[in-house]
Amino acid sequence: MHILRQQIQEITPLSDSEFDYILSHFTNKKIKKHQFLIQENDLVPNDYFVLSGFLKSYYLNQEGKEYIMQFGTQNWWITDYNSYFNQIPATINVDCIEDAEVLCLSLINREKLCSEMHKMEHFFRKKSNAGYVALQQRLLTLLNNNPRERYEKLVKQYPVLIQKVPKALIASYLGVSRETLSRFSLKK
Amino acid sequence: MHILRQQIQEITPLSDSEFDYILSHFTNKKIKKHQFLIQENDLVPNDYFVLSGFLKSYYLNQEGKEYIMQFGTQNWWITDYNSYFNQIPATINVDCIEDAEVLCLSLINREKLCSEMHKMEHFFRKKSNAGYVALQQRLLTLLNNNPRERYEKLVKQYPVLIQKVPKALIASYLGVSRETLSRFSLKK
DNA sequence: GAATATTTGTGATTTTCATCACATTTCAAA
DNA sequence: TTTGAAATGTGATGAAAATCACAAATATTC
Repeated sequence: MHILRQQIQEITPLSDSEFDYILSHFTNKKIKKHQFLIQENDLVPNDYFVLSGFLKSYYLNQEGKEYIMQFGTQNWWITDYNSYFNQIPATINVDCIEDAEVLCLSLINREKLCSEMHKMEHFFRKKSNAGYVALQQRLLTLLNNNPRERYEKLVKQYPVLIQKVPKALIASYLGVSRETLSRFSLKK
Repeated sequence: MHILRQQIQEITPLSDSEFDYILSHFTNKKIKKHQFLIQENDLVPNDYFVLSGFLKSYYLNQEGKEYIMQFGTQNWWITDYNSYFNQIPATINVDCIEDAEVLCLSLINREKLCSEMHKMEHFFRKKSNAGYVALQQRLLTLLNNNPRERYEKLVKQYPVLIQKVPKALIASYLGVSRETLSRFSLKK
C-alpha cells in the first residue's frame, strides 16, 4: 500500500477512489544530494511528504551557524511551515542529505482537500496536534537537559538517525557544538 | 461580542445559533490565585480558554526547578496538550497567577464539535498550525539567541507581560536564571 | 499599618560549554 | 589507487551564565 495512504488511514479510513483523488493533488519530485528544496527568501510553494531519502530543514544565522529545525525521512513531512502557511518568504532552508523522492502539496491544494473532504481536515488537524506536542517535548528537553542528556534521549528515540547523519548535524539539532558532542558521544 | 466567538470568527463565519451550540459544549470555571488547574499525574479533562486573569503552565523537574511552557491570558488556550490529546497523566502543571475565569472544553466535546461541524475542525486545525509555527520560532530563539537577546525579543513581543509577571517567571520562560536576567533587564 | 512573604539587585565563585587549533580517520570521486 | 574533501577526536583557553549568598525593596495579609 502507498505509504501516504497508510499514514492517513492511521487516522481515518479511506476508499480507493478517495485516496486516488487525494493523491491527484500531489506532484512528484526527485532531489539529489546537496540540492535545495527551499532556500531562504524563496516563496514556499509546497509542503513535502518524504517517500525516500533524507532531508534537513535548518535556520542559518548571520554568522553562518546552522540550527537544524528537523530532519525529514520516509513518512515525514517537511517544509518551512511559517513561510508555507503564511505565504511569506522563507527564513528556513531545506536541502537534501541523501538522494530523495518527495510528494509536493501546494497550500492551495491542501486547503482544497481540507474544504472538500472533512476527513482530510481531520487528518491534518490530528497531524498538527501531534507535531505541536512533539515540539513542546523538544523545547522542554532543551530547557531542562544538558547536552549529554539531550544526546542520550535522541539516541534512544532515533537510534538510526545517529548512524546515518554526520555528528555535526546531530550537534546542530541538539544545540551543542560539534566538539562538545564528540567528547561524550562515545564515552560511557 | 463574546471573545470566543470573536476568535473563531477570525477564522470562519458563525451564525448566532451556531455559536450558541458551540458554547453549550463548554463549562465555566473560576480559579483563585495559587490554585491549580492541572497538577502532575492528574488526568487532564479539558483544554482551557481564558476569559480573564492569568495562568501559567510549567514543567517541574526532579530538583524542583520550574520551566514555564506558556502563559495564559485573555484569549489564550492553555492545558497540558500531551496529556489532554493522548489522555495520559499530566507531566505539566497549570496554575493561577492572578484570579481567572476560564471556559473548559473536554476532549470528548472538542471531538464532537469537530466531527459535527466541519468549520470547527477547520478552526482548530488553523489554531494548531499557528501554535506549531509559534513554537518553532521559540525553539529557534532558544537555540540562536543569548539570554539578553531572548529577553529583548520577549519585551518587544509582549511588553505587558514583563510588567505583570514576576521576573523569576520570565526568566524561567526564557531558560535563564533569575539572577542573570536581573543583571541586564534594566541596563541599557 | 505592622509583620511577613515575595520579589529584586548585586557581588563572588564555579561550572559548563563554546571556540580555536590541529591531528587523524574516513569517505568519495577522478 | 591516489588525492582531496569531509568528518571526527582531542587538547588548551576563555567566556558566558549558573549557583550561592545575602541585602534591599515591594507587596500582601492579618
